[in-house]
Amino acid sequence: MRIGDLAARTRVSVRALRYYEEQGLLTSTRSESGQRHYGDSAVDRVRLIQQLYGAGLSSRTIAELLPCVDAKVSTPESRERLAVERDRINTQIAELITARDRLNDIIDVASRPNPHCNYV
Amino acid sequence: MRIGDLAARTRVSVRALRYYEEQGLLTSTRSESGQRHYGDSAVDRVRLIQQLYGAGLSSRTIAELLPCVDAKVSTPESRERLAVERDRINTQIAELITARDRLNDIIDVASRPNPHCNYV
DNA sequence: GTAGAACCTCACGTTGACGTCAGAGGCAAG
DNA sequence: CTTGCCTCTGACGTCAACGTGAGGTTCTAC
Repeated sequence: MRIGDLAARTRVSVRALRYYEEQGLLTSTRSESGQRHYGDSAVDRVRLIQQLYGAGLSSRTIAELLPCVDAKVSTPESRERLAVERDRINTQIAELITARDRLNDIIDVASRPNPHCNYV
Repeated sequence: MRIGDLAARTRVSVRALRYYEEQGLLTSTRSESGQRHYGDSAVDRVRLIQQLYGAGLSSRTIAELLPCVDAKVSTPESRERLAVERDRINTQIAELITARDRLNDIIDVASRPNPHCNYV
């Protein structure tokens, strides 16, 4: 498939897909005229990239870790790196939960009729 | 206390504190000579700001919601806004969890001795 | 064979939350 | 009263993940 099709299937912009390739996250074969072509597996690859971006990984980090996914092997350094990122995500999840609870408290307090207004 | 003390107590840079004030998130009294002074409550205020930033809220959004915290009241719009942000955080937590699980899968696969290498 | 959509490569623009530097004034200690 | 650290206000720099043309080629449908 061509880049527009991949963009449509993944709901990722054409520009972003070219950017991923530029960053070494996504590869494509080129036609005689230079147009990019992708296999079906590219859809999953893009989804994975999106997930990792969503988890706060930078393209540089993703680029370093994708070989582990592709080759299904890892060096001690990359394992360390993966674990570090996982821990960072866990920390971030915990922070988000406290932030959400904090926000809920705010909602509760702000929604409750103000006690100062009672019996006035 | 002065801005340097607040920065030290909150581990937030002086520049960031001035930025928060510029964005209307943090207030200070000024000395005769123009230097900022803060009460002890500023420490908690900064922590709250940091939490909300950490949860992905923009300074504009935080600026709109802080009055609810201060006045402990809310308009229907601000309640709606708070709920929207909370839901966004919940979504983000869910995404992070799937991303973390995905990362764990990658770690598992990459850490397991490669089957292709068995008996070779 | 031609219109129009899709594609290509530069290359500059955008946004948010600060970092950083310049130049000038303020404050406590000795 | 001076030394040295703290603070002030601009104002430009940064960084990542793209957005957005410009200007030109290629593919597809009729």
